[in-house]
Amino acid sequence: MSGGEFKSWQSVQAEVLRRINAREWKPGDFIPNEAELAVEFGCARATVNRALRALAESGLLDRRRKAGTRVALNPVRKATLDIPVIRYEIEGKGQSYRHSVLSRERVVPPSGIRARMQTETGVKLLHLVTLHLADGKPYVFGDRWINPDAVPGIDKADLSAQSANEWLVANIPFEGGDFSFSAMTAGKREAEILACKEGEGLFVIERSTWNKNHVITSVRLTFAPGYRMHTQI
Amino acid sequence: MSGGEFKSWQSVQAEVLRRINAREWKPGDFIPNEAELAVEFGCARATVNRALRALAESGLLDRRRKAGTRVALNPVRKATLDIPVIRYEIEGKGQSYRHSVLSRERVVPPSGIRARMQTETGVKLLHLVTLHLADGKPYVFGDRWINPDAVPGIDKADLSAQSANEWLVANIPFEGGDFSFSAMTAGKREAEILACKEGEGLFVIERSTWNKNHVITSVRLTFAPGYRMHTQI
DNA sequence: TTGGACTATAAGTATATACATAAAAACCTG
DNA sequence: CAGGTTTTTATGTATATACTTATAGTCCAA
Repeated sequence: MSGGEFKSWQSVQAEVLRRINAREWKPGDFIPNEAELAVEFGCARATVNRALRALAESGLLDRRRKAGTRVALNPVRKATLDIPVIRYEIEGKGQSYRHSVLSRERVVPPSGIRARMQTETGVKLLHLVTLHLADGKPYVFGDRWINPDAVPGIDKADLSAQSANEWLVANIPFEGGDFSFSAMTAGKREAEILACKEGEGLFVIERSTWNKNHVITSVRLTFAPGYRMHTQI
Repeated sequence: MSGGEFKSWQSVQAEVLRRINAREWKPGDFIPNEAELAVEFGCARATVNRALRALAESGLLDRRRKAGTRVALNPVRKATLDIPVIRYEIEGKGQSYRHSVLSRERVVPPSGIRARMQTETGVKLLHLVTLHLADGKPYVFGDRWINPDAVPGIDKADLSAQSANEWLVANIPFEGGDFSFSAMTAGKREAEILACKEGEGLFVIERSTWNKNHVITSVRLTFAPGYRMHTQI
């Protein structure tokens, strides 16, 4: 079999992919171990490891110590999608960006938000409603809650020059976040703010970010009709 | 500065993360090069490389040859999300899965589909409409086009036992795909099929997969109200 | 002043070697 | 034969070393 010279991990990866696609290695099959492949490909085991590790990360292989490496049965493909800063997204399309703060107040949040922000009953949070415009037209509006305890300096921040998201990203480190994507039906409020018809389907992103101690912020972004998010694998 | 012993790439990564979060290295800053960090951390350059490469992949660092490594100016733009096989998604929630084929026919596609499938005018494609049910309730319906030239054996495939997606994943290798996520407003047809009200906002995933030669299939999944996709970073 | 050639540099990669670790498989023992 | 212990094995990782490649920066000439 050998003969083929595979001197880079990319070429090893390509060859492995070829064999998977050609069904030489079928879903569920164990493939030869790293040492054997290294001999066959005429390269070091580390090189094979690099190639297989990358394929495992993308979900195409399952690897377990001692057990070995097998072609994934259900290639749960992992798509990586970019979470854009809205300004860059709009400017990237060659449109002009503007945003405005519709309201900003410190209030005790409703219980749903309180649960999500993991704060005590009665604690006031900063509630911020903003609208982002592309070429002057409503693009997305954000309903955001910020935990002031986790965000020193937020009270003095000028959030009309820089959006809350940009300010937070630039000033507050965070360790993790979660995102959810869904759809909603435009009610009266959404229709007014986004200048669309009541009853239209709207794309919604909700996201929370936290650091070790606190939930920092939780935001719900409701996009004007027609928005779509895109990615490749 | 040294003293600290960082003997695994994970610990190096953690320390780098700490410095970024502590603003010792600020967004936009160049950080020391691999060789210097290796000396400081008391480990091999390869170990530092592994740690920094992982951080770069997750979007937290920008790296360029010769120029060096800098802390990303606008971090966190990449979330990886799993594209599940619908059956596993439903069964994973402990619900029962069923699906049915609403229609299956070979027809000349409308021009929008023809463009997306990159086929010639007049070529017939397989058009498949299916409904997936969770615990007997409509969960998502799929409007799928398949290029029979790219999918040998599709005509003989029994797509009532195994869904088209599962059959394709198991039988037809593919090289790439693209996805888009959006929202739509339920019309009469969607309301009927998904047993929801006309005018509700519905979550939509569109995806095409291709291999070297052909677009294999293109599908539009319209989810029942309430669906949400979730991920973490 | 521009634009092409050169050079120095930092990341990127390959390799041999060694040891660590998880877990399947084989081996006990009561 | 159940249940625990040991062995074996494939992946996972660390390291020193050496070479490759992209490219920012410099230099020089038309």
